[in-house]
Amino acid sequence: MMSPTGGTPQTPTRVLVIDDEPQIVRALVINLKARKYEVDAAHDGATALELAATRHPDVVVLDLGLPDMDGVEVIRGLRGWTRVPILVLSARHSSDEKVEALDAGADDYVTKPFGMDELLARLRAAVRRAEPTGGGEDDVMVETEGFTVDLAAKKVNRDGKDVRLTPTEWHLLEVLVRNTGRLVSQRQLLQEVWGPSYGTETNYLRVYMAQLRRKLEADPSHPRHFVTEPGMGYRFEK
Amino acid sequence: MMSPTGGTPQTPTRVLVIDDEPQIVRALVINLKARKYEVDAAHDGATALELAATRHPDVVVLDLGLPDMDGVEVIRGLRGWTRVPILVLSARHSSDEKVEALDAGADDYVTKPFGMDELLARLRAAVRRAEPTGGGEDDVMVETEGFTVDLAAKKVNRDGKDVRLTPTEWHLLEVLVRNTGRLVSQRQLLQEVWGPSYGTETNYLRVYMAQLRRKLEADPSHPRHFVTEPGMGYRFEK
DNA sequence: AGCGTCTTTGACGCAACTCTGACGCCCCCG
DNA sequence: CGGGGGCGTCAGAGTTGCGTCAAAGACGCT
Repeated sequence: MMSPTGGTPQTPTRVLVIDDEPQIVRALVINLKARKYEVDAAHDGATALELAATRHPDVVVLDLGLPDMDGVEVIRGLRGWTRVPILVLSARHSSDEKVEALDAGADDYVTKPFGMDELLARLRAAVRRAEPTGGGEDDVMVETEGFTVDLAAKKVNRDGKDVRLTPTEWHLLEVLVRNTGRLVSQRQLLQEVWGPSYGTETNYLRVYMAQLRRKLEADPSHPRHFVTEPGMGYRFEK
Repeated sequence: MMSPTGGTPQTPTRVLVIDDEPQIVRALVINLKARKYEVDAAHDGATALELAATRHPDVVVLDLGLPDMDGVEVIRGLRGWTRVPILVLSARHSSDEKVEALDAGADDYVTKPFGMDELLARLRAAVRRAEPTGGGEDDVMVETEGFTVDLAAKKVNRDGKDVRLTPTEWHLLEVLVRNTGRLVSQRQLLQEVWGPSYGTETNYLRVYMAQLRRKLEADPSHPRHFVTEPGMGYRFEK
C-alpha cells in the first residue's frame, strides 16, 4: 500500500526491534524486511542502547519485558539524546504501565497479542510524523562566504570543489549546521554524534572540530564559522 | 504530574474534541479543562473541520462514528492542510479500521471503552512530539533597551555585537532572566549555579554580578537591570 | 593478506576561566 | 558620630579546558 518511507524513494527506513522473545523478533523481522525496512534486533536493553547509538534507527519497537533492565529505563536512555519514535510492545494491559511508558517518552503503546497489520500501521504513522517537515521545502542548503553545505545531498562545496568529509566529520557538521547560530553543548554534540555514553569525551570534539576547521575555514586557527564557547560548547555561524 | 505544555508555562494547549456522544464529550471536556487545556468541541465532521480551521488546535481527538461523514474523511480533510496530531477514538476493534485511519494520517488509535488516564497520556505524547518542530521555533528572547538575551541560542547581543560570557556568567544570567522581575535569593542563585553545597559563598555572587554588569550595563556602577536587594538577593529587570 | 582510510588515544603548550584575598565604600544601626 | 556588615572592585594564583600534532589501533576494501 505504501512504501516505508512514505513514497519518496530515499534511503530505507531503519527499524530497531528490541524483544527477548525469539519468535516475536522473528515474526517482526520477517514482516519488516518483506516491506523493505532495514532491521536491527536486540534481545536486551544494553545491546539495544548500544545499537541505537551506532545504527541511528528511524524508529524503535521496544518490548517492555526485558531480561536485563526495565523497559522504561530503556526509553529514558534513548530520550536522553534522541527523539527517535519509540513504539512500545507489552503484555501488560494495565493503564498505569501505559501512562508511565508514554510519559517517559514513548510514542505509542501496543498490547500483546497484537495484529501485525495494526502494528505496521502504527509504525508507519510514527515514522511519517517524524519525517523532516510536512508543509514546505525546508532550506537544506546553508551558505557562507567561504563554503556551502547541502544537507540533503550530504555535500560540502568550497571554491567550486567538493570537500571530502569522513562520516564523523559530516555528522558533527550536520548537527552544528542544523543549529545554526545556536550554541550546541559539548554533551549534546558528543551524544548525537558518538552516542549516549560518550557525553564526556571532549577530546573527540577537539580533534574533529580541528579537522572541520582545517577543511572549511579560511584561517583554521582563527575560525569565523565554527566558534568555540569555552566550557560550554560550539556554535556554527554563517 | 505534568503540565500540558510540558513544564514551560506558555499559552495553553488547545484541544479539539470531535464526538457525537454527549456523555463522552462531557467527560473529555471536564477532564481536559481540569488539566488546564483549552477545549473546543464539535459533534459532527463539518463543524469539526470548520473549528479546526478557525481555532488552530494543538491536538485533535476524533471519534470515528460521526453522523454526517466518515471519520476517515475528517482525517483526510485535516491532513490536507495541517499536521496537527490526530488521536482517533473508536468503538470498532477491527484491525482494518485502525490501519485505514492510521494510514489516512491519524497519529494514534484508541478503542472504546478507554481509560481516561491512558487517553490523557497518549494525548500528552502526541502533543509533546509535535511541539518543538510543529508550531515553529519560538526562541525565548528577552530584550532590554541596552541588550538582548536569547536563551535558546545562549547568545547575548549588545549594540549589534555578540557579548562573550563565560559558563558561570551565563548560568547566573540565565537564572536571573528566567525570573525576570522577581527577587532571587542569594542562596538560590548560589545553589543553582554553583551547586547545593554553595549556599553561603556570597562573594562569588559579588564577583560574577560585577562581571555581568560590566559586560551588559551601560553604567556598571549604577546598574539598571541587575538590581541588588541588600541582604536578600538580586533581581533582573527589563 | 595487505593497504588505505578513518577513528581513537596520548602528550604538550597555551589560553581562558574560576577562585581567592585585599581594599574601600556606603548604608544601616548602635 | 563612630562602628560594622554587606557590597563592589581589582588583580594575582591556580586550575581547567582548548588546540595541535603524531602515532597507534580498528575497520573495510581489493
